[in-house]
Parts: sequence; C-alpha cells; structure tokens
Amino acid sequence: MFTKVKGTYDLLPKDAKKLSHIENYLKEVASLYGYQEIRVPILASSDLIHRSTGESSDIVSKETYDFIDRGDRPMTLRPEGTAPVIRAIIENKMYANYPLPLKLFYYGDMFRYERPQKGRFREFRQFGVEVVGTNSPYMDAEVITLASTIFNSLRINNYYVRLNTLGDDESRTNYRNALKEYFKDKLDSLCADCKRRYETNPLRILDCKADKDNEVLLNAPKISDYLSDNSKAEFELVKSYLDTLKIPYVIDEQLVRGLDYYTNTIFEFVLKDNTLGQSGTICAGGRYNKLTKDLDGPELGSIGFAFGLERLMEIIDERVDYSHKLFCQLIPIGLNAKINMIKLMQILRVSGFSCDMNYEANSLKGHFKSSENNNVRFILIQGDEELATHSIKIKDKIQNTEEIISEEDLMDYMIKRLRCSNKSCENCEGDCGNEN
RNA sequence: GCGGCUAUGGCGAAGAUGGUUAACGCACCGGAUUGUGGCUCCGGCACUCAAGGGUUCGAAUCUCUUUAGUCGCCCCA
Repeated sequence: MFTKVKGTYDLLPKDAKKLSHIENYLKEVASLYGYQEIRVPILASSDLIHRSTGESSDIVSKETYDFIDRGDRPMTLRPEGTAPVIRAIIENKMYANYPLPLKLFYYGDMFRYERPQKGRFREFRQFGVEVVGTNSPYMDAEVITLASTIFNSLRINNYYVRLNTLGDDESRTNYRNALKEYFKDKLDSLCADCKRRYETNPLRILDCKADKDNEVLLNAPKISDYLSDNSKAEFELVKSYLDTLKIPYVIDEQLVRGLDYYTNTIFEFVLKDNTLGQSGTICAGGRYNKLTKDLDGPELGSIGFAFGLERLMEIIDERVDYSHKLFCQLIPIGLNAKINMIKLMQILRVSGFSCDMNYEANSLKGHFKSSENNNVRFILIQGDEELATHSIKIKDKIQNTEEIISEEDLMDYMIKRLRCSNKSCENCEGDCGNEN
C-alpha cells in the first residue's frame, strides 16, 4: 500500500470543506481592507529563496526542499510566500503599473523539511498579505489590525500580539555593533548555536531558547536604546494607532524573528493558552524595507504577515456543520421507473436541486440506506403505479409527511416546503410559503 | 538533527506475572422483512497481533533491529 509522504496530510471531504470555508473567509476579510489576490508559483529558483530568506536562517540552512531539475537548474519549493510574491511584483513591474501601495493577499502550499508535530507539517498552507510601496507606520498598524480582525471574526479571543521593532538600517547597524561588542568576551557562556549566530546574525542570539535564562543574555543591550529618532517616532505611532483600536499587544524586545529580511516593526500573534503547544504562533510578520532592493527591484517600503492555516483549523471553534448533505434521494422501483427517474434527476440537478440515486441497490432497504448517507430532506419514490399516472411519491423528512403529487408539480412543491419548515405554523401547517 | 510514547480485524479498542478457541463496541454483509429504511432480534466477519531476527517446550505479551505514526526540543506559520 502506498502511504502519504511524511509530514503531508490528506484533507477528507469534511475537512476540505472546512478549509475552503476558512480560506473564503480570509479572502473576504482581506478584501474589506482593500487587498487583491495574487497567485504565484510554488516552484522557484533556489537563488530567489536563499537570497531572500537568508543563507544564515535555519529555514534555508536546513529546511528547504532543494533539488536540481532535469535542466540542471537549482530549484526550491517555496518555504514561505513573501519572496515569490515580491519577485512577481518586481518581474511584472507592478510597482509602476499599479497605484501604490500594492495590497495583495495570497494563500497556498509551502514546504519545509522539518520534523512534523502538532500544527506543523512539511507541506503546509499559509494565508498571507503583502503591502508594498509605503513606509507609513499607519500601514504597519493597519496590517496588524487586519490580522487581529481575522482572529476576532473567527471567534478566537485568547491571543495577544508580541510587538517589537528592529529599527531602520542605522539603528540596526549600531545595535548589531553594540551586541557584538557586548558578547565579545562572553561567548564561552553561550550555546553552540549562539556562537555561530554571533558571526552570522547576532540579533538571533536574543531569542535563543537554550540561553533564555542566561544572565548574559538578560543583561544584553536593548534595541530600544539604539533606535534612531526616526525609528523611535515611527514605532510610537504604530503603538498609538493600536491603542486607539484597542488591539492587545505587549512589547517584547527579545522578539527577533527567524527570517533575515525583516526590518523595523515585527510582530507575532500567539495564543495565551497551550492548545497549540509551544508552536502557538499562528500568525507572524513585519516590515521588510530592504527586500525589494535585495531582489534587484527598486527600494519599496513593505510589510506583510502570514497565517498558518493548519494551526487556524486546529483552534477554531465553528458551529458550522461540514457534513455531506443532498437535497433529495430518488428511489425507483423497477427498470421503467429507473429510466424515467434518471431523466428526472438530470432535470432536478440542472435546476439547482442536489440529488442522487443508488444505481446498484436491489432492495428498498439499500435505497433508503443511501438516503440516510446522503442526509437528504426529500425522498422521491416512483414505481409502476406512480409511473402510470406520471406522479411521484414524495416523503419530506423534516415535516415527516408522505404524499403523491404529479411530476410537473414536483419542483414547486419542494420550493414551498423549503420556505416554510415550521411544522406548527398557524397559517399553513408548513405549506404557506412564508419565511419563518 | 535530538528525545519520549505508540503499533492488535475496515474503524475504536481489551488482552497483570509469556500457556495454547485473540474479549467487546462500531461499521459492513445475510436473514426475520422481495413497494418503505432508521428500532429490534438472529447469523457472518483476525490460522493472526507493523516487518524481520532472538530468548523459550510455548511469544500479541520478554529482547533487539527496522519501518511508520504521534508528541516534545531546536526552529517556525
């Protein structure tokens, strides 16, 4: 037997329905904020992914799906959505052909070679947005507000936003130097990973989990002391906007994020409880003002975030019923009725009534069983008796009635029943055609 | 890359200290009930316990290896 590849999963009908539902929902909310959809390839040149995400990042150094294609080109399955979207913007010169800022959303499969666990897969799905072509700190706040609205409207309330700023170039350079200076003679007390990070990306030392209680780390210089006046003012504006809208956030100066392209504002949405374990981050993002230029485009201030859809699936509490439902079941008795009902079924289907027939059942029992599985409201039965008079026996499972009507009255009959399903309706006992 | 736990019919699962017919529930199939199902009753459904090796008179039970799943660490959405 073939089994699915490690870290992948099948979405069976019920869950597939749930995921489409969530995706449609996210699309709708994003469009309320003025975002348009963009679709970009899953397959990308290794160069794009490696350069954008950062050679020193864990994702690129040990988690990408890299391979050489039949034309000897190094390829990578995208591990995140930002780089391919930015590439598309630059390649299609969208920054010139569309009004700025570009406000785009995307969703689709991402690939990371990790050990699978709860809320983490090798092939997984993200929904994200990217705003390109603005430096306004108001946009930082708007993007965070959008993410927050998504949470609220999915009735997820037990989250908060971790917020920090990495500052502009100048701030970051000064801070990096300060960190290097500070850690220079303290390297021995850091873990092996941090010793490496000291060379490649000293900021990453700050959110090291192994050293998180290390005094050396707790006493390290803080980014807030190295922010330029401009960066400081921008960050204040972001915070005040969030205050105005009462978005709950906490400033966390240890927050750094693992992708190398981030600048200025960065944030994470995390759950207050442990329903998702330590991987409680469902949404994260930030500014990346240098990325467009690093990818050979013009310099464009940009910000975005991504949601992990599996994690969202895991935590949402929806009362929606995703089970399979059809409108009616057709039950023919005898060959003549079967042929007649096949014609009838096609008419019903193209008229918008979902329905089905069990072609193989030899007994009434089998047919009725199918009607249970299909969760139908109406059961239509036709045998030689009904056929002779062009009529049909119809059972309404909600109102629990059974009567014989003529074939041509069938659709009107069902539509009326649909409108009023109130058994104790005084006007009609369920037949008046009024909405309840 | 590292660590914990798990692996019994289509599914969920019982199976102290190894002992010889592998519970039970659900699903499914057949019948009571061949133009009316859902309830009920009766009957059927694992020469086999992830795979391979070892210990033993005897292994689903002990041991080793492998594989898979799952959870956690690192990291990330």
